[in-house]
Parts: sequence; C-alpha cells; structure tokens
Amino acid sequence: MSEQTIDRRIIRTKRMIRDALTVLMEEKGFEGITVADLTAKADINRGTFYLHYRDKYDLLEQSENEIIQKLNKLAVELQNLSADDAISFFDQNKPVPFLVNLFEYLLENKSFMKVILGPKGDPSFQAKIKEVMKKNLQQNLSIRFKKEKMLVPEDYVFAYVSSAHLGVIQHWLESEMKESPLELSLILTKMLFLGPGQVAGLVRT
Amino acid sequence: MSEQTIDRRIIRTKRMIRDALTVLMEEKGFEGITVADLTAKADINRGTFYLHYRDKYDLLEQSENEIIQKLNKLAVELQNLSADDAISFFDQNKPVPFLVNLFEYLLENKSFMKVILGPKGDPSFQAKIKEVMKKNLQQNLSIRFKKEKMLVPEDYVFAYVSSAHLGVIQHWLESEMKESPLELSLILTKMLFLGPGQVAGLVRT
DNA sequence: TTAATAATGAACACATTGTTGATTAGTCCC
DNA sequence: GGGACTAATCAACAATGTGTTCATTATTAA
Repeated sequence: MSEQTIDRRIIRTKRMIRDALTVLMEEKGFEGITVADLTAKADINRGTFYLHYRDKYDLLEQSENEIIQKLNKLAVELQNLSADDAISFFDQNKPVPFLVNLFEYLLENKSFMKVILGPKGDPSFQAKIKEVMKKNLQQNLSIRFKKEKMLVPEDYVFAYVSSAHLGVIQHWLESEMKESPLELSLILTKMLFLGPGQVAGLVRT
Repeated sequence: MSEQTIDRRIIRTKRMIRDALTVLMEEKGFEGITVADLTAKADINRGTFYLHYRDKYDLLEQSENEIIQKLNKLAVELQNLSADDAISFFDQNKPVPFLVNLFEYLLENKSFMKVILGPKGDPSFQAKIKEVMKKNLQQNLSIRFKKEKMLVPEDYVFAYVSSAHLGVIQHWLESEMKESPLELSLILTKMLFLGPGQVAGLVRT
C-alpha cells in the first residue's frame, strides 16, 4: 500500500471540508456553494482549502472517486461468492449478493448520496455509478448470455439494466427509504429475470 | 391562445442566445459558460441578455421547459391512438407509438440533447424526462396492471422502467446513433414485455 | 526538543455578475 | 410614410467570488 502516514492536520482538515460539503449541498445544492461557504462552515481559513483542492469541482470529484473506489472494492470482495451460480439467486428468491451490500453502503451515506444523485446533483456521478453496475453485471451475468439468442444488442441490455437500477436507487433515496437493502435487492432481481411486464402482471405467464 | 404578437427583435435575440447555448455547451459544458461567452457568441450586448433571462440558469430552465412541453404535446396527440390496445403492440412486434415520435424528436435536437443528458448535463432535466416517460406509461399501461398480481410496488416499477428508458436514450446519444427511432422503440418494447433476462437469453422460456 | 510543515490572516489582481441611465435603432400600426 | 413604442446598445458601477502570495503562528512527527 502507498499509505505513508499522513499528517493528522491534513486528515482533520479534509474531513471537516467534506462534512461541510455534505451539509451545504443539502442546503443549497452544489452550484450554490462557494469556497468561502465551505471554509466558513468547516471553520477553516479560506486559503487552507486551496492547499488541498484546486477548486470546489476538484473537491467534489475526489469525494466521488473515494465512494466509487469503495464500491468497486465491495464488488471485488464478492466476486468469487457470486461467480458459482448466477441464476440460482433468482430461483431461490435470493438477491444477487453485491446489491445488498451496495444498498447498505448507500444507507450509511444517505445524506450525501441523496443530494449527489438527486436533481441538484452531479450527472457525472450518476454515470460512474452506472459504470459500477455495468461492471458487476458483466462479471456475474455476461458469461451466461446466450449471444445467439440475444434479441437486443448487448450494450443496450447493459445500458437498460444499469440505468434501471440507478433509477430504483434514486427513487428509494427520494422517498422515505422504507424498504430494507434486502427488499430493494429482491425488487431488482425480480425485475432482471422476469421483466417489468411480468412483474406488473401485464403479460400472461 | 395567449400568443399576442411578439416583437421580431425579441424572437431573434432569444433564438440567437439559445443557439449560442447549444454550441457552447458542446464546447465547455454548461458550468463553464459565462453570460459574456453567450452574448459574444450570439453577437449581442451583454446587457441585452438580462432583458430576457435572470441568469444563465434561467435560460437553461426555459429552454428545457420548452422541450418538455413539446414532448408532452406529442404524448397527448398520441393518447387516443395507443389507448385501444396496449399489449398488442408487442404481439405484433410493433412499438408503443409514442416512443417512435420521441426518438424522432431527440434526433432532430440531438446536439442539445446529447449535452444536456450527458455527464456534463443537467440532472434535473433527466428527472423531467423521466417524468414524461412515467406519465406516458401510466396512461398506456397502468390500467392493465393487475394490482393483485404485482410482485413489486407499483412506484418502483415506474421508477425502474422510466429510468431504464432514459438510460437507453443516453446510450444511444453517446454512441453513434446508428439505430433508427423504430429500432430503438422495439428494443424498449421488448425489454418492457420480456425483461432483460429473457432478452439476453439468460432465462429459459 | 527540534526541524518540518500545515494552518492562519491579510492582501492582491482578476474575472464575472447584475444593474443603471442615456442613446441609438428597429418595429408596429395607423 | 410618419410617429409612438420599445428593444438593443454602450459604458460604467459596485458587489461578489476566485485563486495566489507571503510573512507569521501553531501543530506534528521523530
């Protein structure tokens, strides 16, 4: 690991800035925030901010990237676990394991997630989240795809599913977050295997 | 209609500003644009901008709202046409009619759409597009839902499908836009009725 | 304890904003 | 075509935020 011990002051300062970012994003959305706002809320000199970040966009990107890295780490840890049987999750009414962990993580960071994925959030972060989803789907399911039986180009299937999953996450965050991570995961798993039409009782089975 | 004749100069000025907006968004993304940039590109005095828009965010919102209104109008026009038979579209390998018109409209305005729905775009516009999708789905399909057979809460079905559709639109805009509006619509229709799993040959039929 | 370095405070030039008031130019309509 | 409106122009303004600097103070690692 390239983790040479970092000065406590730096860690402390960065944490305070990021906490301020979360709070202020809830208050006024990212675009309304100034560097002065951030440092005032964090109780820090304005110049100090520029010791660590180029500007507020740099701050946002670094914060986002840390989240994405953690999610990717999550996915890798569960890689072996899910490789052995893909469809059986559905058969046994069990969700794809990665999803449960994902939703648990979202829950832990809900205030930041709610803003960043909301209508005042950052569309590039949405794209990053979809990318994580896509990687995970490819890893767990792509092998099972019957290329000759595909009714739709593969890239469109991925675009469809990863975006759908993101949409469910967003809906969950916007509403009361009543459903548990497990319930959410089951919703997505059913949708994936049965499809919206069948799930809604539209199509005769 | 509340369309009292508007001074030519106003129409001309507004059109030039909006054209400049599209071009500049492609160049540097919305956030990088200044009012001075816009008026320079539009060959207009900077003060004139403020005669019509409060700030650049106001400009963006007005532009977006016009698009949404047109889409809603499209949807209403086709309302009767699609109400008579919902599932038969799928049986006959025909797409839901609204979708074809939607994709045609996107194609006509592709440069603006590509930026506004892309990673440097506006998440609130994404939300508006999803809202249009949702309304349309409710109008055409919700009646057919067998409430007692629903395997997933209805609001999650809508969140899933509308977001999935948006994702396919985004993927289309980001790639080469090879597929025709009709092909795209068929992709979405198949996904809706068969589901991702079956479409990809994952699930035995 | 000491050498290193992070944080502070104040100041700076610079860019962008949104507004104002006087003037010029284009449009509408009789 | 002429006169009344009013949109567009131009220049200037204060206000706000940006990113950088430099000397000074405070905290940390060892």
